[in-house]
Amino acid sequence: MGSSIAIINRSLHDQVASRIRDLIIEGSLEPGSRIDELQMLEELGVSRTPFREALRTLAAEGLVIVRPSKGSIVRKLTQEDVFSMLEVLGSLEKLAGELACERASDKEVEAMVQLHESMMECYRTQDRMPYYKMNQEFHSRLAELSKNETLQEMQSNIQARLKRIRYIGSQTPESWAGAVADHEEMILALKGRDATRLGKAMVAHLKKTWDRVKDGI
Amino acid sequence: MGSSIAIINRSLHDQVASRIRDLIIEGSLEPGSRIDELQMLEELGVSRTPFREALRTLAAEGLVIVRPSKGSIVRKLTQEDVFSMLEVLGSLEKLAGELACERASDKEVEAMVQLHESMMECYRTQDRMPYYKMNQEFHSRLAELSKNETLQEMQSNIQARLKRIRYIGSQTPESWAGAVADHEEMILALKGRDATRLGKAMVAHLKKTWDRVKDGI
DNA sequence: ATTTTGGATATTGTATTCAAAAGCCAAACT
DNA sequence: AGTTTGGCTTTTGAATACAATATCCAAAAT
Repeated sequence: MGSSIAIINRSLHDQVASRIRDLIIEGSLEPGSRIDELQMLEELGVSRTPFREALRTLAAEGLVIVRPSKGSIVRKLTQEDVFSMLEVLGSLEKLAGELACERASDKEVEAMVQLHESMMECYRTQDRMPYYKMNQEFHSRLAELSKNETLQEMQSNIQARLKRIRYIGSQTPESWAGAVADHEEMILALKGRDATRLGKAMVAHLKKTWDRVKDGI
Repeated sequence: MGSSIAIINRSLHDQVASRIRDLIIEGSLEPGSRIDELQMLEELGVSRTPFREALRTLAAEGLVIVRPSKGSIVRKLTQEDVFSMLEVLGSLEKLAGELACERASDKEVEAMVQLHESMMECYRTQDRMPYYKMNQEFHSRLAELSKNETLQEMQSNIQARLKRIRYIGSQTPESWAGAVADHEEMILALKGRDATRLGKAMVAHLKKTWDRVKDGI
């Protein structure tokens, strides 16, 4: 109900922005490559006005770079970029974890535990895609439990920029096992409302993410 | 030289965005009030295309809210908004401080000390405006010393959203004195390369900022 | 008197047009 | 041969024109 109306009501600009975001994340639009307006417009079936507005918001989100008079390109992340993002994300999720321990309701904590169980099930059956999706959900939800909107916004922004890389990242069986162990620790800390412990777990988790990812950039 | 060319080369869209940003910060555009396109276009002397693009980037930056088919408004910050921003800013500047202690060169630290001295001079002569400007500079520079671009970006984004409020904030003589004492502590920690101490100083400083500001929102 | 409805007006959203800048290639020159 | 110049083509930037939506007010109905 509400949601479908909301989708219909969204301005063309927003729809276009989402479409391009998806194309970037799934890799159809290669990092560093120029975005051909003409071709894009054809595919999306819109005119230049909403399209260019969409590019502006994507630029502000850090996914795209518009070079005046020279066309837009998909932002290509260097190793330094990714490192700096993970460093900040670590700090943000640390805060998220600490605040969640203080501010989340028992019900909310229980829901996190549930989600974790589902992830474990996927791990057992080696179901990559649903695990990946739930993992995103897990981190977003933790940010929500901080009850800090700015934190959520910043986290999801960095999350979006890293999405492609993260997916590539958690590939090897060992690294997956490591990630699972990290999540186990997080859940224990959250259940015990141990802010310090959860904070540390988040930082450690993101440090490992860097180790997994750094050679693939 | 380079800078002036860069300014000339900036697209109209960017110039318009900056102009509006300034209007918001200096308070000519009241939070919560509708932005009248027609009137705005007249004042700025541009057409709707670059203007609306500018609105999109400002929206992505969180300064403006565009309500589909109902016009844009200057984002109005609630107490919760400001609290959440300062909470995140605290975490970011804590990280910035810690990293700065590790990564800044002696020369850069020396430059910070210089800046601090200038601020002290302004405090002695009770020169509000230059102190305010240098204070912004101080915090931005600390973020730079972290050598983390994402951190700088996020910090400056929150900084921009809070600018108006912060200015209102540091008004009373006592609060100013308190802020000055905080900065004294920061400089000592930085000179001593004491990451933990500087981190704590940053968090404490932003907690106090909240106390100063909260009743004025 | 209050609510509802119809339509005129104002405002916003999108497409199209026009202008300017960058890219490209071939011819002329060193 | 390699480099520079001039103009043609493509692409981008900005303004205008057109369409859709919301807002407002008055008249009619309950």
